[in-house]
Amino acid sequence: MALYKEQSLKIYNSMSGEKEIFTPINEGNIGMYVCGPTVYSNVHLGNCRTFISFDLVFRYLKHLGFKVRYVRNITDAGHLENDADSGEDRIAKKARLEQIEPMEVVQRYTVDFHNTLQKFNNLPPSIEPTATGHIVEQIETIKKILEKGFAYEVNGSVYFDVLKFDKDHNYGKLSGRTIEDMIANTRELSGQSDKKNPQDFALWKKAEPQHIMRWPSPWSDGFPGWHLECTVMSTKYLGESFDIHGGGMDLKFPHHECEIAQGEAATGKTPVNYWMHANMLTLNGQKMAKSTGNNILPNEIFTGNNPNLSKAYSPSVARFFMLQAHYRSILDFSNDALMASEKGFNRLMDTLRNIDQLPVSNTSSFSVDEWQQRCYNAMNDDFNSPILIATLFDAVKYINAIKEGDEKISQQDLELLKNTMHDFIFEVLGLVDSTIVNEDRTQKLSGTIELLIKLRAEARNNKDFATSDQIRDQLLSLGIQLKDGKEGTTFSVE
RNA sequence: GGCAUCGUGGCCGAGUGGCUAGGCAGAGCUCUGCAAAAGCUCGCACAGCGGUUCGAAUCCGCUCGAUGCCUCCA
Repeated sequence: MALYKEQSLKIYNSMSGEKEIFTPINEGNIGMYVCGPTVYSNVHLGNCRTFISFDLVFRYLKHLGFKVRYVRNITDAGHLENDADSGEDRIAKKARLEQIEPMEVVQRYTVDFHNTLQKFNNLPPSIEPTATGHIVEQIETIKKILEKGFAYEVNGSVYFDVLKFDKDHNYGKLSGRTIEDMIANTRELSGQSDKKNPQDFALWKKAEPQHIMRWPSPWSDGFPGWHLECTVMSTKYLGESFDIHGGGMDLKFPHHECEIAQGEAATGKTPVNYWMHANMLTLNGQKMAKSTGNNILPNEIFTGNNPNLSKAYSPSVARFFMLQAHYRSILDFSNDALMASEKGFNRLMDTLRNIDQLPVSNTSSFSVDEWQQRCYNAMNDDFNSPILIATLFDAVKYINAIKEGDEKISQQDLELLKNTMHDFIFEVLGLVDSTIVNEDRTQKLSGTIELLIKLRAEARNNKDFATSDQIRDQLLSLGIQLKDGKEGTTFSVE
């Protein structure tokens, strides 16, 4: 029997503002769409947090036995830097600055994006469609929206008629805004716009002569509006109504609001059942953003080459740090916090490595079943990874107590404990034990250190503490720590 | 200015109307040749002011503060 039949998953739906029991449209199958990056520069860490959050969701849904189709787009069509009718698109601008083709920009940063997410051990999505690969579909959707009367053409551009849509569809329901508020708060853009109302947004833009990324359409040579690709590609691969749509908080308005409008206008159906929004990662208390320069590149964490960091941290430590906060909370990035996470992470991994050496008893002195269910309860409660991690640390306590002889565990429960730990740490949280990444070298290293441990033990037996301490201290300065326990000495590599 | 979220012990971060979050750091103890590691014990936190309640850090109101969105951004 599939796990999802035994576990009741709740998801916080941004649309209702409440945790709701999750029920997919088709039992056992889930369609999930997440807004991907615009590939005009290196992904920064804030981007990564969002994708790690949804990787956690993807992994847990799969763990529960659902068949998940996870679609995440690549925005590679040039969109304007601002919403006025003039301005350069960001990909073209980068291309001009670096003197390369726009598609070279796209390729370069798509590769960077994939490499980086792979280091964080994110699973690739099931489908990763590009905006430029779906120009035809986007044009077809614009036609549909025009036919339904929710869009109008002006000077070769097509705009979505927000006021008309709002009359019986309630534009703003996701972000809690009303048209009246928006009108009252509109900043006049000196009136050179073709739009009927400032709230309207572009479905198709006529390209200026110097605009490089352009495609023919019934209205003009131009390019699609930014919000359109997500509507079109989610519909194409997941259907007119699908289960989960995710993205960063900053996309809630206007991007997701526009997606809802486009979808409802084109099909008359509600496109998404559960909206999920991942919160921001801040640095020095401010949002990380490419545009303000307040950001850290993932690679700078791995190398330690950033003024905010005192040392390098592995991708798994950074991932663990992020998973120690709930995805809907703002998380502030700092060197101190990362350092604390690293120590906790190492302790967790050390314990996991000791699990095979535990003494087995006839009975268990605590309930492994109950503990396992607490792990599921944490994740069932809107993917609460911090609670899950706290529960895993409870297991660390159990394991150490068993080692000390203060608790007992049966063979059967030990298997359960071990498997559950492995499932949650590696499969669900997606963490990687860095010391077992390169098995061959690790084995050679282990053999070498075991030899030194043996020599040190002999020296200690002979009361030759000068030699034994030299071995211990010099290994430590190399980042290898010896740990004397009741059943001999073990070691850990920094 | 409008909309929204948040304000928890030294730091990071969960959470529930009354019952222990967890991690890191710190103190003491056990273990150790000395350490480290590991284990055990400890700090009674919840922005401020009112209100609801038998009882609120958890619900409501106000004040202060922070952040996000309102223009491209995960």
